[in-house]
Amino acid sequence: MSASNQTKKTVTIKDVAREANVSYATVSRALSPGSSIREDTRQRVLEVCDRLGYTTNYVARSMVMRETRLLGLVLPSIDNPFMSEMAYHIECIARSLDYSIMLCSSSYDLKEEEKAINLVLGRQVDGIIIIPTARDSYPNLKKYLNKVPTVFVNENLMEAPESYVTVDNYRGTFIGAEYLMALGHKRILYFGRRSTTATHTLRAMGYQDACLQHGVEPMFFDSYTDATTITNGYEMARQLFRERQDFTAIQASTDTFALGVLQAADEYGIRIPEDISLLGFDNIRYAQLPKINLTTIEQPKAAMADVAVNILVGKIQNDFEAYSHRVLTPTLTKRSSCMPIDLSRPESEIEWRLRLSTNDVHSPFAHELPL
Amino acid sequence: MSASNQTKKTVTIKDVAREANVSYATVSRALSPGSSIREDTRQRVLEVCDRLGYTTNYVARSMVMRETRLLGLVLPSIDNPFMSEMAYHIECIARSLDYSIMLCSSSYDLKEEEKAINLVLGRQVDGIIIIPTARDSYPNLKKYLNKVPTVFVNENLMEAPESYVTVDNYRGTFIGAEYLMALGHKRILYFGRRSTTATHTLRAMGYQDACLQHGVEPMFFDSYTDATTITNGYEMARQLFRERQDFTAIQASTDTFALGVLQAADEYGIRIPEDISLLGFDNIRYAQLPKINLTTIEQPKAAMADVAVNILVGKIQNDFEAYSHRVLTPTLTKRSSCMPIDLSRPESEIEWRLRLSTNDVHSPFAHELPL
DNA sequence: TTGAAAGCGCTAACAA
DNA sequence: TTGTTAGCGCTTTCAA
Repeated sequence: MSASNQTKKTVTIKDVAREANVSYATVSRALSPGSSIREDTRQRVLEVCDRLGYTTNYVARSMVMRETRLLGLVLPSIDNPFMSEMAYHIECIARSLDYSIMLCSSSYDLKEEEKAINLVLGRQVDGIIIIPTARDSYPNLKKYLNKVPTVFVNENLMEAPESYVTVDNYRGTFIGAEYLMALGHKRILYFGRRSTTATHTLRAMGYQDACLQHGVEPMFFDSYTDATTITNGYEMARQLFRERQDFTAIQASTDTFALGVLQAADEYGIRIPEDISLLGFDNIRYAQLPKINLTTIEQPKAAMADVAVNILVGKIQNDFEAYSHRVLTPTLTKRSSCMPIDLSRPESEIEWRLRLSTNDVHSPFAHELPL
Repeated sequence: MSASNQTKKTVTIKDVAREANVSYATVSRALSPGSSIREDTRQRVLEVCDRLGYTTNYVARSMVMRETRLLGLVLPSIDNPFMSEMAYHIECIARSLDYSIMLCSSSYDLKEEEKAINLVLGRQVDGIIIIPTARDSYPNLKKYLNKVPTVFVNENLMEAPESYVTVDNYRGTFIGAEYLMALGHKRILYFGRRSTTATHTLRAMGYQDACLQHGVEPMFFDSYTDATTITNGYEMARQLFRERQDFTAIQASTDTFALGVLQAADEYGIRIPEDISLLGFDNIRYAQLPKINLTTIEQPKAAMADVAVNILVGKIQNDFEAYSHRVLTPTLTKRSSCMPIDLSRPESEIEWRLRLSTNDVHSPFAHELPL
């Protein structure tokens, strides 16, 4: 067992106390900043700590303090560029606030997700940040949410009394579709629609409303999976290209799906953007690679991480009765995977049409304050 | 404080005991599989647990069991495709073994890395998996390594009495360089050499020895940073292209650097592979993207993760006196970023030359057993 | 099979 | 300013 070797080596507060000839409460005091203790005893104790190589046992401390300063991070898969980027920012900010991260994958599965929540709960995390795997995550997890402060990332819980931070997905696809239309596209296919998350429902809606508002008929190619991986996008796109070609632009529901489209298009000899324009969503790091150069909708990931951690820590410190809904604004990142359908049209006209339409998106969240 | 709300809601083993009219030791027995308890009392207790919504407090259990079933994962940045992929596999395997992961970034910095180790140590993790930031990580961290089982990933500690798993980096660049030479290249630039890790030293050596062995003069472009990000690769490549063009192929020390080269090349109107062949290392997920299609050296990431976790768990369960060095075999993944310098040469000749040379790489690890 | 009690390493209330 | 002591929630002897 690991027990034996730890025991023989571990030096506790008592060892220090004995060595320094003080009670072990005094050692504890010497170690905690604002406590009343004579400066020379503190120094002496600290010196002994150092000499003996004492380090605080945080699990023992957690026990009595009733806080672990541990945050559970539950997400479908860290091996997803959007999520690993989010995780990166979340960990940084958490660390700056003296919280550590327990990482748990839900593998795009509701049951696994519930297990993950139970796990972090059992480990007494002070709070949970979850990137949910589906819309059903909320009802499914509801019963645990009163146990510990939680914030949902990237899933719009609408009027649910639970904190979340998300980008305005509706607005994102709305401005995306308008951009495509401003480029002259009238046959725009929305690729990878799925109804299992609010995020994706809103994205599909934003696209659809933009089309309708401009007299363009919406077209959909639905996703058969919740795992938004490049591979799945690729498989779906192959099927798409086999079945139909009645569009001049593809608006993908995520960048990973867009990359899958790119891969399949390559295979089918379809040039992007010459034959088909392609628009993504997320602006993952790889969207900006040369040759890829994916035009996409940017999610402000660092800002979202910042808001998420701060909401959470706020709830932890204030008994978490309140909840906040934060909807951040997405922006269009123009690169080169989209091109005008009619090259003879002057650039200025595109800009003009774009400006005209985008300034009042009738988002379901028009009332919310952006960051 | 979070204390108040937790207290009022948390249901402990005592509550269950009271409700079930047993001592709380009995509740503990009911909950642990192999203990002697009458089946009907067990059922009764379990029923009460369920009714009251009791869940084990793992921090309390950790205290007495002296094991947390927590593994510290310390790495430079989760926002790095190689590392997030490794993290993904590590978390999966750990979870299947009932271990959870504490994630800590070292931000490519020795001081931060030491802090991270101290942090997870303080939190009493049962073991640590570290992807070190530099060769100095080992001497720097040495003093902590007797506290808890540790395994190093992807840094060859040579004869150091500490466990590690790595790919045979020397062999990797060796076969890579030979491949390039088999394609007819004689002016191959090794891009991103750095001497701060054994990994990168060995990669540079493998390349160099392959060159020397075939009468080709090695050429280097050194990295000025330890952070192997695409951006840094891009900056370095811009400088490279500004200064010199005396090569027909670039062998990059990592895929991320290769992607940076790709980006800079694009900017400079240099076509890959028509003007310059490009070879990477790692085979990150994005290397296989269409248009990117990077020929590279594959690291068997899933296998490495598996070995790392299993070595670690083995050490945890066996008092960790022993250590193991595991060096896995890299393989060449041919895609389309490299092409023959002389297109008129028959494919068969290339294959022949390749087969001829690669079969006895004089790796410093020839004596090690691969997985 | 069950209960009583000790104790894991620490903090905090209370006394001195 | 310092020491004594209780107790966080749990597991595990030792008795009964």
